[in-house]
Amino acid sequence: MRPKLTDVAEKAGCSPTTVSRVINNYGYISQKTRDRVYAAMRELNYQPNTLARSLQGKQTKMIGVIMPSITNPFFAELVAAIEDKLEVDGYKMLLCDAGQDSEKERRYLRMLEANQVDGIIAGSHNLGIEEYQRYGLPIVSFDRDLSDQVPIVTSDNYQGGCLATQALVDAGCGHIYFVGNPVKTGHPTSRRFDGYADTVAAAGLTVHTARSAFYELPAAKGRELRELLTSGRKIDGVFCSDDLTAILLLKAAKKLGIGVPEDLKIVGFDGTQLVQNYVPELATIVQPIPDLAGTLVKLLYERIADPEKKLAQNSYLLPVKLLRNQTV
Amino acid sequence: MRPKLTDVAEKAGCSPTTVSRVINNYGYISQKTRDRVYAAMRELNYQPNTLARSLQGKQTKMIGVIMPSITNPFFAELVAAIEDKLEVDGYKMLLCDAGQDSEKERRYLRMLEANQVDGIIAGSHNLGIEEYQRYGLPIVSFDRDLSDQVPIVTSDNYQGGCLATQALVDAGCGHIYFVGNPVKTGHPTSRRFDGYADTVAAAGLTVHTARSAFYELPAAKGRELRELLTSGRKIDGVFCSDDLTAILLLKAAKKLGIGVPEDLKIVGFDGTQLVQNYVPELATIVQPIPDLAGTLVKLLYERIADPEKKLAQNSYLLPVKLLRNQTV
DNA sequence: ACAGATATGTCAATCGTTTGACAGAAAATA
DNA sequence: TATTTTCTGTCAAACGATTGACATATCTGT
Repeated sequence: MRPKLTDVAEKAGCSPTTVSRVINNYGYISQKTRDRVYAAMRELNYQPNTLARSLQGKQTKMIGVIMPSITNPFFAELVAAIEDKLEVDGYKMLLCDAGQDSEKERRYLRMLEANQVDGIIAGSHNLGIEEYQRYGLPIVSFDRDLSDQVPIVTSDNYQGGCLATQALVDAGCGHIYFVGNPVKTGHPTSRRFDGYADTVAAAGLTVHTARSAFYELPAAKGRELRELLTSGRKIDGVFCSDDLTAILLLKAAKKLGIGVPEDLKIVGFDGTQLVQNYVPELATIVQPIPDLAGTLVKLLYERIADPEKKLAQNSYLLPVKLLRNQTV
Repeated sequence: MRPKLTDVAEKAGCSPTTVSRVINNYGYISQKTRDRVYAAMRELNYQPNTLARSLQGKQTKMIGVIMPSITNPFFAELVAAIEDKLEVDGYKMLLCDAGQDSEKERRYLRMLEANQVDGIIAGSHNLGIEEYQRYGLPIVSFDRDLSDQVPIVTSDNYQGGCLATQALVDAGCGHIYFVGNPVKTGHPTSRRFDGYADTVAAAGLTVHTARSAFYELPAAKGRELRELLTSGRKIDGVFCSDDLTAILLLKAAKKLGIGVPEDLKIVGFDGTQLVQNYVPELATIVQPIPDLAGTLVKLLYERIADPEKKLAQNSYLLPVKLLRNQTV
């Protein structure tokens, strides 16, 4: 049997109330009693039952983190960074991989509510705004506008699009393509395209896009990219909306004997440690993953501390960096 | 205010007991009442408070998953697979990234106990066996012997080592190196080396190793590998104990103008989807991630259902597959 | 010696649910 | 009609903690 508070009290020779007071630092407690109680706790290897504490009104110290697929290195690193911050503050992470499945996301949302989590970090977006508003929980969102009441944290995708494209322009490209996810307008990541489009226009060049589905199989995507390169169109620069696509493009070019960067320059987006370490030649836009995680967590804490408090800002745009490498 | 059981009772015009009976399918309930209760629940958007239920004696339906760094694609895919299985059965996953930090792992272990998780899947191993035994929780282990009482699930690392090395031998290599983690004997992954060593010996060749730390920085590791290749030693085949190392080696060889597979053949280990998709030329040993996850989860369920039951097997060794590609 | 601060204890309510004991009513069966 | 079986309700105790009210005892310092 797991020891309980009364067992500790008995062992320490005091009342349950006193033990609770020690644990919660409440009321007057002499150092001597405090020591005796701690000794008893250690001896019995006592852990307060968090269920009981939370039921009584305390926080659960649990945060629900809803993300699409952590098998994507970017989300894996983001989740790892979030976990790291939360753990330091004694929070636990219920990880919810919602994938592309809105039913699953809905189930998870209900589940998180039933489990009385203190807050939610939402990075997966298969559901409408209303669904998120229904639950009166502190929420912060990554990469998506949910509502005025929900702060949103994103990288400065527009800036990233500009930086990437400008790098291609500066490198002398005259036929710059945008290759990436077919994003709905309004979605923050579509700002990458906007940055691209504006920069291309400012340079007096034309917009060319070859959009491919984010969740498409990589093999099919690779084939598509090879077709693009062999289509006879003039292409000397490509801004890919994510690094994984950029890697596929790089491979396609190599296979076709197209020199990178001589004949074709490439810039990706995301800049995970994984890609930086294992595809170090790829020029890319680096999202500030630790800062993103830090901001998400910090804002969530604020919401938890005071859910009613009006937000100073609704939107937090974090600067990105161009990592100039051999592919540009 | 969140609705509670009594609110549902009131709305449905029946007693709390009846509502509870409906929820728990307990005792006699007419279909009519059942329908009325469900209607009331839906109308109020009622979710039973899992804290209260669990406190009362029900399971928490929470599983602690302790892993080292999910930024490693292998663990990311393993965790994703585990999460997927658990969610189907209504379990939630508390993800604990213990990294290389034994203090953190200890904190997590205590925390999981305090949170009354139903069981633990342990894949991170910074702590001694005793620490795991102290907590009377159902545990299954990935890739490590904890004790007779804890079932262990692993890929057949020995078989993998053999397959990989044999592939190199068959391809005509005469100077085959083992490059990888400096693993302590006894650890399941050291069986990869054993398989390598036995196969090399059987072919009448000599064992050569160049071990490098798993958690070493990739840049340093890459440098080491380049040194290895330029050291003047005769090397025509390398079995890397993980794919990431294999990728670094591949890059080192390319940079040095060493032809792969003409001059140097390489086989890796892990075979994640990510690597298969984005480094498709790499020959590797594929760990059966979905099966590993399935087995871990299934065994954990059995332990939860009956913690006392003697284990049919203590160790589950899952077969691996050689993925023959251009690097061999 | 006495006020006030400090320390500890007892008791009971509370959090939201489950579940057993028991009673009584309605419905089904004999 | 009598007897089961089925349905629903009331009541209360539990789960393991927190916390407020209140009483009492032991220290301070003056």
